[in-house]
Amino acid sequence: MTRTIVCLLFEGFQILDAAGPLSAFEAANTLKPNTYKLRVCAVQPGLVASSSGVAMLTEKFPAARSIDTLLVVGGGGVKHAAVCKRTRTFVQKTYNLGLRVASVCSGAYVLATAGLLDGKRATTHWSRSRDFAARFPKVKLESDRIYINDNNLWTSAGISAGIDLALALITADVGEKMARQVAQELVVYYRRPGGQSQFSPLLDEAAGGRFEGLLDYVRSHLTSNLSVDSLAERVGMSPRHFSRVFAQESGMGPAQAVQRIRAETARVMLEGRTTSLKDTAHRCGFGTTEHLRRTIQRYGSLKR
DNA sequence: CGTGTTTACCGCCATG
DNA sequence: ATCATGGCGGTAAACA
Repeated sequence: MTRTIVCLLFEGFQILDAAGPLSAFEAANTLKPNTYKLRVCAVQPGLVASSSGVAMLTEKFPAARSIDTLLVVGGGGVKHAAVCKRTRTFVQKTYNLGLRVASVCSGAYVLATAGLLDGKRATTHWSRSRDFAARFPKVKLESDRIYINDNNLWTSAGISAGIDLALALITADVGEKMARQVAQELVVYYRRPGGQSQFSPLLDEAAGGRFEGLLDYVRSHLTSNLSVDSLAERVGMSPRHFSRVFAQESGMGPAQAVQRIRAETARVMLEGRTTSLKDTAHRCGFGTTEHLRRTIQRYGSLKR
């Protein structure tokens, strides 16, 4: 199933807001062809100049039904774009069809002006947060986040955070494994949901440690048998010794680390609302939805 | 939601 | 002696 990502531009947009996510989706296509179809559009089709002066070739607004995700970029020109009536109705129409609407950086102004973010959690570029909060008091602004997902609305912080947003969408659509591969391809760090470390800090410190390769294996084989015994065999240690050394390095037992990774991945997939509970449970290695529910309650919802 | 079964974890000790 | 390793058994927790 191919998902159509439509990127909405305007005069004076920030080029990296568009280019970053587009490149991420492109990388996903390289790894798995036809995952995404990419389009860029603007109120006035044709060449649209970014704030850098470099232009992108855009088409007119496509039929809302043909869209899977609408991505509104940011940039200095957002002031005009936000008050553009055609842009506003287009964004509203897309959202009202139940489609995903996302923004990068100050693109959140367009969504907020259209009223999409009222009562929703959202984020934007840090330098705009004071102004944004004053203008849109109904929006639950969380300015310290890299990106936020609230139902079908995804907002992200400044500029390069658009790439993190794209990685989150890819995680929701395809899975964490793909997102990691894309991040590797783009040579960017794969920052985890919400921008903050949702894993234990101790587990992050294990990055680069002797179990990093093992954790990579775990992250990409969530449905495999990841018991302590089998992991110990994988790294060529006795279960006892493996468990001891792992706990020493990461501050938690191996089984607990595995469960955290499973819970975190499942949470992101569920936030994307693109997979059923049952499907998510299966793909993340939980036997039952009940097990998934309990595990997320225990680890997955730990915020900062 | 209770309940039986499995699994993880950890202290202790043996080995080399 | 010190350190890395691993086996055993009990308890507590997780799982079905």
